[in-house]
Amino acid sequence: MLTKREEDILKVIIGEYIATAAPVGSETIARKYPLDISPATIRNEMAHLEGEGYITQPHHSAGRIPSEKGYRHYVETLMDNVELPPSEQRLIRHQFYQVASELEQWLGLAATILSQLVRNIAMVTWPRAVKPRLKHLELVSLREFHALLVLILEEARLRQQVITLDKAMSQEELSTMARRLNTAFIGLTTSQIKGMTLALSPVEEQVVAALVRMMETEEEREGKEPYVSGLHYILGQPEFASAEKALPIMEVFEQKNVLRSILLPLPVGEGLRVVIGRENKEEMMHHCTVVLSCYGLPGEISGVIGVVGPIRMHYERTVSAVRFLSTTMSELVSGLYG
Amino acid sequence: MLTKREEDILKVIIGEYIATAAPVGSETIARKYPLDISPATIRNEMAHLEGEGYITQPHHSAGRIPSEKGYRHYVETLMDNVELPPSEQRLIRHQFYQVASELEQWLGLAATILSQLVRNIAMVTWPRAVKPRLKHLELVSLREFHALLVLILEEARLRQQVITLDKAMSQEELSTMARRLNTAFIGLTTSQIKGMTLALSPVEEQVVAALVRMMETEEEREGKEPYVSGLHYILGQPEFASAEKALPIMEVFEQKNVLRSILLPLPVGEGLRVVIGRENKEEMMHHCTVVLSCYGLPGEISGVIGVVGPIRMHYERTVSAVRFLSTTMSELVSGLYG
DNA sequence: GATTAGCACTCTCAGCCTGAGAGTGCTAAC
DNA sequence: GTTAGCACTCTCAGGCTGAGAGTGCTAATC
Repeated sequence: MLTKREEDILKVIIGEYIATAAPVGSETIARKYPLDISPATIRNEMAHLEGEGYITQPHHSAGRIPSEKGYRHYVETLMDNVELPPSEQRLIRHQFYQVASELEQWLGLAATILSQLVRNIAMVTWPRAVKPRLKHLELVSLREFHALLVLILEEARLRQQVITLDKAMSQEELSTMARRLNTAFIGLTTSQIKGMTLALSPVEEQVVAALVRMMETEEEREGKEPYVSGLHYILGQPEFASAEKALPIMEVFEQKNVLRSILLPLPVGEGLRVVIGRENKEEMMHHCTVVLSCYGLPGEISGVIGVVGPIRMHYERTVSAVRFLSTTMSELVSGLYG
Repeated sequence: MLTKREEDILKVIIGEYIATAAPVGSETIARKYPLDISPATIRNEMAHLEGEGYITQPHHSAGRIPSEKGYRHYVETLMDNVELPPSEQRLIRHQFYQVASELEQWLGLAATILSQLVRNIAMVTWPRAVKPRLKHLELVSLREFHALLVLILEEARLRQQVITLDKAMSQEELSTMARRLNTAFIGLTTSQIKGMTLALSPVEEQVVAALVRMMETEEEREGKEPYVSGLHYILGQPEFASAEKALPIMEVFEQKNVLRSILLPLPVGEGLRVVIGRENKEEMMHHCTVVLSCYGLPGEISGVIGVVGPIRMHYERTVSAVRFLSTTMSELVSGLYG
């Protein structure tokens, strides 16, 4: 258990270290912050904080830096949960209203804005319905035996695939077939479509098979690749100044499956989660902190928005930025599908 | 004008420097390569090569490194224009046949394969028709006053947008409208659609306005963002080992408009172009070489595929890899739209 | 006249040393 | 419980040094 004064000192150490990236000494604390105690007393307190594991020394007789336990305590109890300044909020909202009302645009914009706000890597996944449902299908003739099968799923997701048919079909015939299938399948999930018994011609069988396959891969894969922005910020951080330190992070963001494993563990609907250093499952992220939040309509459609940065990141700002953009995205999404 | 022997020496210097990233001395050349001349003679020749500007010394009494002029001469006349080994060619073709016949998949795959082949950044743009032509449009009812307008353009490009209507429309009414507009507009370019005089209801006017706007932005912007792969390779190169050197490159690849200005200058249909160091218009790319090639169907649909790496890159391999993937992509694209 | 051995000279780089600076822990006094 | 004083520790930048690599010049050789 920490005393009030120890918590004050811990908070100062973390704030100072986040700002300067240099170990913090007792003298600095006494000089810069009005705690009205001498450096010697601070040293005694720091010795205790170190004993409890909240701070460490990079080497003997250097200043102190926060440990992961220290950051965790900071995030959970010490940190002020401020909101983004109203002026910034207005500016951001304005930017969203300036682009076309398209989910795609919003996602890209959200990633860009967030990364600029926190000067770290930002990522935004596509929002997904719990199960894809067919809203509409379309068949377009490409040439004799080839057609383009276009699926429109709930939440305005589009999928297309070129399919080869056993029989030559005119656009007229394809349109008729599409109408028939639309009537039968509209609003259904994959399993419901598979469960239906319908009298189908051989060509129709082919189309339905392709349709089911597309919807199944849609269920499997976690939608399209997430939007990532601000990769270069990682190179500006002193802890990743040498390329070999930054390389693993870059690799994570190029291997989309690894990226997914970072984003996935967040339970749908959970508000906001901060994963610090070695709390990350992915080993390559052990030198990073990830701040994640769900957005969307709970229970219906939801995606994840988040930030990746060094463990020494500006937590207050990052948390407030992620929180604000997550609620903004929720509003936008519910405006589209609510 | 260079003598045969000087060209031999230049070629050796470039080959050695590409392999080791260290200045090349006369002793090394004499020892490693069977030119049957003594280090002293090589020194004399090198003095001449330096006088002509093909090589330089990083500092007095160090070995020589190629200048940009040296690389240019190498690329144009000295380099062996080998093909990718047949075994690799087969392997690559195989990978393309394993994924779904979708342009989107191919582009991503091409970028990934190319970056792995050359261990540098690879990029692939979407292939574009000279002018977008409407192939099919579809209207899907979302709720009372909102509909999803889906455009299918030539080369199977899909565009969608949510539009707000002045009048409530059922799916039935929307489908009728879509059929009418399809008959009128099929196969037309934006300007042709705008030029048509058709008796339209106010709601139809609205839809056509949205349609024209979407097709115009399609003309303006250079399609979707290019696929980029292998960003992390830049961090592995000794010339970009410190983060500050790598940072500008990363920024280029995050500012899509800058990226476009790198890809744009390639005239449609031009085979292959190598842009070395300061030959790049973009100042941030002055420490890089860019290898670009067009792919697609000349005059109809074409995109750009290319590689970005340090000036000291393996030119033979890069050129052959870009060339091979460019022809492979051309084959795939012509299979889809030929 | 082209080529080469010999040699003095130049420059970098890793390793070592050193003193300044920052910070600590301990002790004793307040 | 708090604090001044002090000896001690560790890092870091800067300077020095010797080894190593490579050059250009000169004079001898083919």
